[in-house]
Amino acid sequence: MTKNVFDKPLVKPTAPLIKDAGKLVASYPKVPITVDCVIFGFEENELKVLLIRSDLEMYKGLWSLLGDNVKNNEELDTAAYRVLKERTGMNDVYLDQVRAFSHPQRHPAGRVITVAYCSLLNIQHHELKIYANELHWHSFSSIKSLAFDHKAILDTCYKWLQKRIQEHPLGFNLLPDKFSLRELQNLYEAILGVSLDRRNFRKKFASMDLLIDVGEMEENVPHRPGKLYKFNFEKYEKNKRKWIGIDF
Amino acid sequence: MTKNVFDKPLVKPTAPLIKDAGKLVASYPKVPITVDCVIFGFEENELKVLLIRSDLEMYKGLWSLLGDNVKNNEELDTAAYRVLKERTGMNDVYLDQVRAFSHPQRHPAGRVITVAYCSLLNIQHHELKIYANELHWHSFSSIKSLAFDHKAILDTCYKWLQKRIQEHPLGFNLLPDKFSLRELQNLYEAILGVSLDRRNFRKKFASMDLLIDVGEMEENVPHRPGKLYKFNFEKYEKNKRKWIGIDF
DNA sequence: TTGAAATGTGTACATTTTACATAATAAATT
DNA sequence: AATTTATTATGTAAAATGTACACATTTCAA
Repeated sequence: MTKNVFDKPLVKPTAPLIKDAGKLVASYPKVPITVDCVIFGFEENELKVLLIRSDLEMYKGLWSLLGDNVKNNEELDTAAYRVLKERTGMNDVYLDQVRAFSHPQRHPAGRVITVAYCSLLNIQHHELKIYANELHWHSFSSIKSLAFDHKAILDTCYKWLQKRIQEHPLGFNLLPDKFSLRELQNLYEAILGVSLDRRNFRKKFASMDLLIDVGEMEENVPHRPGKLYKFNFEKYEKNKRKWIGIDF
Repeated sequence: MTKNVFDKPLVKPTAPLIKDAGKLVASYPKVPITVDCVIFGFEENELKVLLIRSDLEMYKGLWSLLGDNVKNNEELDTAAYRVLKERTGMNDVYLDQVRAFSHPQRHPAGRVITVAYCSLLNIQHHELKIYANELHWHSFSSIKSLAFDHKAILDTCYKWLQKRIQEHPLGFNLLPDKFSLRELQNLYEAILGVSLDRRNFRKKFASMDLLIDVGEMEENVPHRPGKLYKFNFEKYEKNKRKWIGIDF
């Protein structure tokens, strides 16, 4: 048996119950919390990320993710949503928590813990408003460095998206309401970084039976227009099946 | 076009750069942060969870997850690992961050944000030490309520585990170093809540070619003993392939 | 010695994935 | 008006994978 360094329990079995939880919590170190949103878009067959010029002197010239501190009694989700609304003007945007980043030196001003969110939206959506000229859509692949640890956060969210898009129907949030199968395939190819067989891709989605033919065609394409589809979220939600399949 | 409530950018395009980031961060609300570990074990063909009796008067009689506040300049991962070591005496335990929970009323003493971790360990491991009699392994399915929002955290981690175990080789952390195929199958059946075909299950793992026959047999089983295997983590890490497969 | 309980293995069938080619359509060009 | 270009739309055969299912073997316990 290996020698064990913890020879005593740290919590005494008979410790008295704590009556004043407030006092206990007051003794905890307190940390400024932020949320950072990785806002993805899709345009010209490229995955894009919405970035803002850093407003910190020391990061002059660098871009950073859109974030803000979390207010008193504000949920993390709410904070992330608030950032999104403030920056894009959009409601009903896809948003999901990815993970917390806590390296003690991740913020130059001292300890700040941030929770990363991934957001997907349609760049062409008519409600999208990028007011400030400090905001800009960058092609994901061109982003080499960012302020703070935002490059690491971005990469984590990208991998998260790559995985997630294969198992959940969130890619549609990057497309217009009505889209062609080619647009959908371009999206998957761009995010996964592979090229897919067109016929098999179509067959796959046809077999899922989750696309609604809206009876319209593409317009203003310099070739034969394709049919337009909507994703049937309702049907998807109703039939969501639990996957069993061991594979690694 | 819908009327938009945000008529002005919140960041002025020409806002001067911030020189004193420290001052800025000092203005952020600060929040006590904790980590909570969902520590899973597997015994008698049941998924177990290590819980501690709540030390809060108001939660008297209720159990809670193992957690602690995050120290100054301590990484979240480090804090979670510290909790694990303190409670179990074990090193090299599987641990992964799941997500942050931030409901303003989740802690009775006021706002505390917690980051949930999922940990998997072998209950029979000889270094495992459950000293305090306030600590106890509970069968997952018997847990109906917990202190704080820990039931919700537990359920989130359970779903996370169900999904994760199908795509990554982490289940082995719940078993002894050497295990039989039956033990492995029991583990999957217990966690996924399904029953699997024994022959197909074996064939599946045989085709992965990631189990090493250690040339030993089970002992002290009241029937024909099965072969013992180890998981070939090395080979797995080397051959980790990127999965492409759209399915939802 | 026998019975109980579980191990270990193989095959046929169904389903899914993959690779691949041709005809039709619309727009742009001549 | 005819031709070229780009892309849509579709089907089939082969391979791989998943599923359902049965029997002989081994060890322990009685």
